[in-house]
Amino acid sequence: MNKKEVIQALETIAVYMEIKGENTFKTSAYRKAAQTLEQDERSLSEIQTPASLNSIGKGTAAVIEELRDTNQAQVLETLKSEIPEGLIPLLDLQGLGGRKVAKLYQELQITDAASLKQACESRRVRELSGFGAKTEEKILAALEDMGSRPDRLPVAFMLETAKMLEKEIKNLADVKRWARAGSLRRMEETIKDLDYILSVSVENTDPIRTQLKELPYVSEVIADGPSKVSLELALSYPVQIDFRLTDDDAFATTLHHFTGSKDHNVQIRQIAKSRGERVSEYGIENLETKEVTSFSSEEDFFHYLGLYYIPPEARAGTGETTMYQQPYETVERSDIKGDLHMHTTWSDGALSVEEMAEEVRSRGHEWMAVTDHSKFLQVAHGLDEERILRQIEEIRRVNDQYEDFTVLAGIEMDIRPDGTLDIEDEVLSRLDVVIASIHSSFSQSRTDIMKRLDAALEHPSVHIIAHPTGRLIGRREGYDADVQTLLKKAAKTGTALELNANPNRLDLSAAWLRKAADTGTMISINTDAHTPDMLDHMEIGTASAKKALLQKEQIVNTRNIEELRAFLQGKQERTKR
DNA sequence: GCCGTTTTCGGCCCGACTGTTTTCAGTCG
Repeated sequence: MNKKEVIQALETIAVYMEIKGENTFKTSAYRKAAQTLEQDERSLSEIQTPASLNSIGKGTAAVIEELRDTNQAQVLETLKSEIPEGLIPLLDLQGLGGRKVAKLYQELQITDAASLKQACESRRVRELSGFGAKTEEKILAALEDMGSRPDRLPVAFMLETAKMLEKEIKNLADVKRWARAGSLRRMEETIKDLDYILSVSVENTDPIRTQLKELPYVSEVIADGPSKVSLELALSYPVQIDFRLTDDDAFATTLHHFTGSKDHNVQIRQIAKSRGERVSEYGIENLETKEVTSFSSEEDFFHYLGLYYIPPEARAGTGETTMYQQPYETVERSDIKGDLHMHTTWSDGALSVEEMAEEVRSRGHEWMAVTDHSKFLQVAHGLDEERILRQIEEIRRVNDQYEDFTVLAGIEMDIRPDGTLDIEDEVLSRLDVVIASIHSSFSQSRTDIMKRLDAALEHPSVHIIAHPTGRLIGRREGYDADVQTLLKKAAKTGTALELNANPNRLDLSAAWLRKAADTGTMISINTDAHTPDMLDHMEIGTASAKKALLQKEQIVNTRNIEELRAFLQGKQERTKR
């Protein structure tokens, strides 16, 4: 078995054990082991002794080695023979966990979704102790939904939903301050539900809870208690929203708590515990004096624990609590000085060169590049050599209107399926910025794709490779690029790789960007805007770079115009040698 | 099952809400 399969098997063991009613610490030990393997960069053969890893002991190490060497593990085979496979998906049903599923199996011989449905319909489930009529109805409803609802939704969709919702939240009475929390605040690529923390200035939360339940599109109230309201919205997909109500003293710690991630919280609590303190959403309690300290901001909270402020995006539980014992500066939105990838009416954009320049400038940037599509992309009315030359003149004309702002002439040039570039060298050399992209023949072999990318990397005029994997989050995988090799070659040739800031893309992903720090590859955060509002995606791109813990120096956008020109010039000089 | 200059046994992050009970187990985040 390879590493992925071993990780999968360990997680399966944990799930089966859950139904078997094993000690929860035992099941979580298997989960932890799977996670440890996942977070280790090495392959299975490189990890010779799994037991040497943190939180993998003698027991799980033996299982891992058994899986690796024999493709199976006795403990898993035994579990499989004891527990029907059809029970596993039942754990995904809202309100059903290991214990309840076990009870259904043991007392009603339920083995899968079909037999569960039957048992509910014949009202046998409500007879079980710990179950009741309401539980039975909920199970039936959940069975109906099963399969029709994706587990997690792409961040782009959730950002839209969040924006819609926040217009309403702003108007709520008696809310002192509020914030996004959860995986959206951490800028995960896919999001399960939305979380908001509301600081309320009243004793009785009934009126505010009533307001929440009257929000648009609410189709169901999942939970409604003094400090928590959970709703389901009927949008194009059902979306769950959790509101936490808190007083202002606990706001910062509540926000931290519900921003997570879970693993991050566990690490924070362990730190506190080692100091004789306990962290909860209400503050930090001294276990001896029982005194609870509260904080006015997350910054203060982290400082109290001897840490520097960890940005939400970086709270993954993958070592940031160690890393931020020293100061560590990731890129911030305020470091970004410009945008190198956008479209105008010359190809498939919505605004003219001049209008786009005004939009970018109004966002406080110092420079930008116009990069329309090249002629291969006919559907986008891509530019041929003759139109490029005319557009350069237009761009120079607009640029001359500004003293404090620079508009560069660029192109987003296609790399054709045969590995040739779409625009003649002579014209390319007249442009300030050349971005190379793959928009066709996604199903080519890895060798062919890499040949195409190599052609761009090695060309003296190509500065950036756009959306390097071609993926669309939740919709398509992209083409088969060898990203590790791409990162190295880009670093070697002085070519930047794009972090496409469009939330549908986020390409390269934060996971790959994190590797870019090791290879020393330059990253350009580009909005690829086709409309003015898409220019605001820079915020999202920067958050993704932050998630990867990229630093200012590695990001093209943090340069002023002189430094930017030096970078662009550098590619030509380097490849000429 | 894992882990340990407070420990080789006895802990393991913490709390809200629901639905079932009649004080709490189970689920969830």
